[in-house]
Amino acid sequence: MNISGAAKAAGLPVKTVRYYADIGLVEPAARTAAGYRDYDDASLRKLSFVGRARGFGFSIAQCRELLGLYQDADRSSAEVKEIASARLAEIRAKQCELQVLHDELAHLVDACCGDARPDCPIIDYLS
Amino acid sequence: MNISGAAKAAGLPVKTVRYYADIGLVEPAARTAAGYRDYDDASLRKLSFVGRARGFGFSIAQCRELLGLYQDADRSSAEVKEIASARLAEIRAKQCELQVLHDELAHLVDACCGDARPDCPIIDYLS
DNA sequence: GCTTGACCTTCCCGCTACAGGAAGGATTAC
DNA sequence: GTAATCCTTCCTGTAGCGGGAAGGTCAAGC
Repeated sequence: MNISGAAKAAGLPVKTVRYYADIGLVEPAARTAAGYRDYDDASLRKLSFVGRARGFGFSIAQCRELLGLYQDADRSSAEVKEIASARLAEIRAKQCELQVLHDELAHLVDACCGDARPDCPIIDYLS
Repeated sequence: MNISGAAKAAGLPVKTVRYYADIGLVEPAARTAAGYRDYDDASLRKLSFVGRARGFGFSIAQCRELLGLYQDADRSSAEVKEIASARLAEIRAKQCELQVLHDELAHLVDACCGDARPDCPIIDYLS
């Protein structure tokens, strides 16, 4: 299967699939005589796997580790759980950060009457 | 005041202050004979203003607009409120996105026993 | 007056995870 | 045969800086 077929099957842009091949994350099974990337079932599964992992916000480095574990029959679920927990911690940290920003900014926006006059608590707060 | 003094006063890294000058966001009031950037009270206030706005996650472009309004005595608070509301909407969208990711991933992590065996619902879900 | 160390300057590369596009070859449909 | 649609590599750009090199400047101490 050529790159556009693989991209479609994995639900990823062609550019992304090519990028993953370039950085050695998911390489095509082979190259055709003309130099076209050729994806087989295994590489397709890896592409989809990475696509879903990226959907969770795992970094490329984390995807690389997860992919390694995915292909390792001798893996321990503890290793997987550790990576996922790390990502979960990132998400929670970001959520806390956003919550603080949200509350402060919502308060300011609420206090701003938003009319034609220049007086503005948002500007005041930033000053 | 030279760049390191200005950076310290605004609570920003020197590199950041230089970057803001380069992109014309906050330019120094003058240059010394030796070519050193020279910051006065007004430029210092702008630096601090941008620093706080960046703290809210406003993009450089949004900071540029806010800074324009900050210096515009004829501004309407409605203009400020619109930019702030846009940022608030971005924050809320990100929060929703993270909430979904959090719930799904937390569920998976919770279901993974994290022992020495290879069986793992996280890997299963990504496959 | 000279040195030393801490500034400052510009310039260029690197980061993440790709997207856009150019130039040129391959394949496919008609 | 040709036109359209693929494919390839390579280069540039994104946001917001950080790191570091090469070289000029300034203040303090001897």
